Amino acid sequence: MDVFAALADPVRRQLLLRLATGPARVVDLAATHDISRPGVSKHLRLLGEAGLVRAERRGRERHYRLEAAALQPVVELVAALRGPGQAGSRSPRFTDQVLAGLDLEVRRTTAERTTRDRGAARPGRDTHHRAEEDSA
Amino acid sequence: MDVFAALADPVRRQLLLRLATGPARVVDLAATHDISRPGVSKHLRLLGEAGLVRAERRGRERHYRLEAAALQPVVELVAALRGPGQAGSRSPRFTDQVLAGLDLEVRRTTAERTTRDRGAARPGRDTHHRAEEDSA
DNA sequence: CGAAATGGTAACCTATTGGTTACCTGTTCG
DNA sequence: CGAACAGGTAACCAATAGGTTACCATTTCG
Repeated sequence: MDVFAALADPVRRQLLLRLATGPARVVDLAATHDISRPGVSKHLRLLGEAGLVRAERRGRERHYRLEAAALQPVVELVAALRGPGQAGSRSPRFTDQVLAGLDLEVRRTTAERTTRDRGAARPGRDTHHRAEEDSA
Repeated sequence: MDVFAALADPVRRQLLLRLATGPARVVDLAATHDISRPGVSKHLRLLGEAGLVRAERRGRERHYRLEAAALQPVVELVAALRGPGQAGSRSPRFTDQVLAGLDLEVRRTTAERTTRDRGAARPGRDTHHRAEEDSA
């Protein structure tokens, strides 16, 4: 099962969100998600096939943990659909950390230049993200 | 049908990628995607339910166009799973246009600062933005 | 007008999903 | 040891998805 199909089920999305807060066992997941234990087991198997989850054996228990790197195809698709004309749509894309870094960097440096140039450096339009109503 | 389920089908993803290059009619989509016309119609109806697509009547034709804004829940989920501790998952998110702008902006202004601080570095015309091989 | 083109819907069929219960294996520990 | 716990798998079942063909409505245009 590919990552898109894996994300299509609401129960699996809930499981992933739960795992985003830290590893968990099957019984824990079953207890908090109103589904039988074999049901959870099956979902975890599918998530494992999609690479979204990894199991770590510890004694008789099995600790499942999230593998966020497997979300890459989703990020790429979204990028391709959101910005068809310009930037990339191919290859890795930016992570949120990088985004935050860019944002900070731009705000700081544009502020510097604005102060230095006294208004000559196109002030306001910087990080105000919108662009959905593009070309038309 | 929610947006996640809508993206689960490979044919629908192909249709969306096609629509990302511009509006298209049902017959056009059917011609290039090895599926019957009613099949395309059904997929488009589901995509419409998910808000990912909008139809515009023009005579007896119907032009379907992509609605990228409907991808928001996907972006939010990915953000929540990727960076539970750090960045966002809140608010609109960045578009590729903005990303390209940020990239350019940072490179230019950091080059300026470097030039200003250290003396002789590369001149500011580095507009060759790339950022593909980072993050992992 | 009437034929052709666009495209939506209905009816139908098969494969897949998502859930269950029942059962089995392996591990811990009183 | 043996009971209890963790968890995977098999068998089964109802519902849904995705595809098709057939049919219908609307619009264009010779």
